[in-house]
Amino acid sequence: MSRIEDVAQAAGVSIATVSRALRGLPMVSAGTRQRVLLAAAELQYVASPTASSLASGRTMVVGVVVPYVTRWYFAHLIAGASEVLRRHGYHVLLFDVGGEGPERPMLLESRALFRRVDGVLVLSLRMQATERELLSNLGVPVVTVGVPGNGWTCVRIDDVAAATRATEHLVRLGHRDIAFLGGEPADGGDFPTPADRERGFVTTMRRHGLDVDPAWMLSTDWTAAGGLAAASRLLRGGRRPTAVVACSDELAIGVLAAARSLGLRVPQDLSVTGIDDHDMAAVHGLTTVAQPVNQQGRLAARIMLHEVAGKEARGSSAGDAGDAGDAVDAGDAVAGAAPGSPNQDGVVEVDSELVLRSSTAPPAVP
Amino acid sequence: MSRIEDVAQAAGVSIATVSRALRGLPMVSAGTRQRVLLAAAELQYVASPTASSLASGRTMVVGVVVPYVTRWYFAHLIAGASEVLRRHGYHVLLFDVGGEGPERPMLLESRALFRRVDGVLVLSLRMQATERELLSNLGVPVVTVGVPGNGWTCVRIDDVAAATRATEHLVRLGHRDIAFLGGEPADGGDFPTPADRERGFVTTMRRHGLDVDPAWMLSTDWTAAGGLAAASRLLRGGRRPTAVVACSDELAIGVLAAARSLGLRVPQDLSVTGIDDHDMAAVHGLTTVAQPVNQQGRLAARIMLHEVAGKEARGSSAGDAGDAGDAVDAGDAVAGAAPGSPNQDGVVEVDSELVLRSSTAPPAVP
DNA sequence: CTGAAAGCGCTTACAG
DNA sequence: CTGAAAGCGCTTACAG
Repeated sequence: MSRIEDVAQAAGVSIATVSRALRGLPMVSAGTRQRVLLAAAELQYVASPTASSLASGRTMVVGVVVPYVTRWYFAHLIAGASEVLRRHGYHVLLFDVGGEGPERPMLLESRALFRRVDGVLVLSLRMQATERELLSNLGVPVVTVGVPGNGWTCVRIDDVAAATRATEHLVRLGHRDIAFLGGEPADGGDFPTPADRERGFVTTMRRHGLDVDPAWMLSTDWTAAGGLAAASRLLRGGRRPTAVVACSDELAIGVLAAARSLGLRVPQDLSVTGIDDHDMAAVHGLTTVAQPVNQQGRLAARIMLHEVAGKEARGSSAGDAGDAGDAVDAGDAVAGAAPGSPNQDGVVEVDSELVLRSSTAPPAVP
Repeated sequence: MSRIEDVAQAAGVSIATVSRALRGLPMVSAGTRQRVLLAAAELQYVASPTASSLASGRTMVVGVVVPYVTRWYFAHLIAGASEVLRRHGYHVLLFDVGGEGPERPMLLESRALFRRVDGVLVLSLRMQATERELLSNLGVPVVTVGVPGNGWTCVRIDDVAAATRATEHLVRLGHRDIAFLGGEPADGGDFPTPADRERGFVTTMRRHGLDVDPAWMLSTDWTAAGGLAAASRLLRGGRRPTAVVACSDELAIGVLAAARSLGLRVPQDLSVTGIDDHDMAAVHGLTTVAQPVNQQGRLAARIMLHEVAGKEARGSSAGDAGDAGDAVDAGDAVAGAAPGSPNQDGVVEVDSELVLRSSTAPPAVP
């Protein structure tokens, strides 16, 4: 466990020079740098991150906050963000708050994040007002996936458009009796996805002059089991829809299972669409609206890196928390073009696209 | 962003006393503690983790290394470990190395982990010898799930027993023509799961005097898509097995899809078993050998905490890396009974159990 | 029970 | 281009 002083001694220079040489700063002669590098390698020296952080004020750590690690969507966001962050020398501090709603057991607290990270990535998490405030007061950039507002940059798909695509597809195939299976109570809070997808469905139906039967508007948790249960109820009813727009592939896979167990053939007796393009969607032949989840994670991470760099360049000295509020703009001005281009609300939208498989077909002629 | 000195001033005591009072150390009078707590609350003081770490030598961070975050098994391990760690005040530094094999792109390097964590959790990762050595030289406890050896404590199920359970079940139902779908080339390296499961299958078949047809021993990556592809080949063959033992539920779900697409009924024409009890297993009616994945993550984390505590109590002073080699034993001696009881190889085994659903039945009478 | 002081191992102006 | 020194914000013996 050699310290910087050991390296300095071995190389015959001061610790300041070692520090500069090892971090690749200019203002070090080639010869000196060479000697320092050699000495460091021989001593297997690695700078103490804790000491560097204390002295420099940056941690090289980004906090990643998620409601779940175990769900497909979140795992893929994490993977995407993590890869970009690691590639740029940043570490990932994972906060799994273990639940969706704002009244979940584990809340964000300042002792967890404060001075521990250079930035925070919030992934599709519905938060309490106090949590949002806490994040804003942290003094570091915050970037989200799926949570617009609060002055933070947000990466997301157009959820209205995604649901519209699925619905349009079914309508064009000739379906008129279409049910909707939503992901959860669309409470319209700071996480607009459920409400947006519902709106996309309803608006599209109305535009085509089709009825939206309240009894066919279902919602459940975002799981295949939930989809199975809800669809079983729906499909056992006397009058049956000929198609179901499910708000996620996991829900859709539940619908497929329900259909199978009731002896309904897909797509002959029932068409089903999902949203996501889950790993298992192809195996189930599921027609779905694919969204680039990994890419959204990567993009959010890149924007984060950009904002951190911008904040740094703006010249907060160590210990000065700076102001995260305008990190986006400042970042743009200081460190080149931002990746993706946020609109005036700070939202960067990525595209979703319909993927045709075997779970959809024209309705049977009655 | 108040510092400890602000609190000291406000409370009219020294910074040493603030430090003690806030951390709940004894040797602080009730009145003083009261005043300090009040002052700290008013100033919204939170100690700088970076400064604490530098001074104390502990980071309150545990590194969690995984080949993937996106797969069911790993996500659930992470979730379990993370919850225990967080509940005990530890943070989770996530290292997604992005691949299974020892020749994956992202290797563990000392600059990533060195002095950055108080311990490392390695989750079912096949490593290079240099990586294992690196971890051992880190000077902090290492606990694994699924990777025995190296002097580290390892949590796992008995994979031989798991595969045996599935095979026994099918044999008892009367199957004699059983195929095996393994997870990957069983290379017998430091990650014994694939080879163990294969052994459980083969041994059980032989014990019952049943043939193991090499053409029916398949393997692929651990995905449903891989299972679908492999099973499609298998089931199109002239002579068909009446049952398939798949090494994971995702593989098994792929087999189910293959059967469906070939018009084979499950379980009438083909019985299928998995291993895991994946979230989607129930929805697919899959008979499987359930393993408690979340619990393995939790257990590994608890053992880790225990070893960290033991190491601490053994009295390494700040900066002294201590010796992780005997952390297990020392932990036991110092900090009470260890959670779970490692055998002489340092392995803690948790139980798996057969879960009967609708994907298995006696073979059709020819 | 409390405080003064050393020290953790770096980075960063400031001089030169 | 290089070094001496201050400082980052805590914790921890050591005295008292």
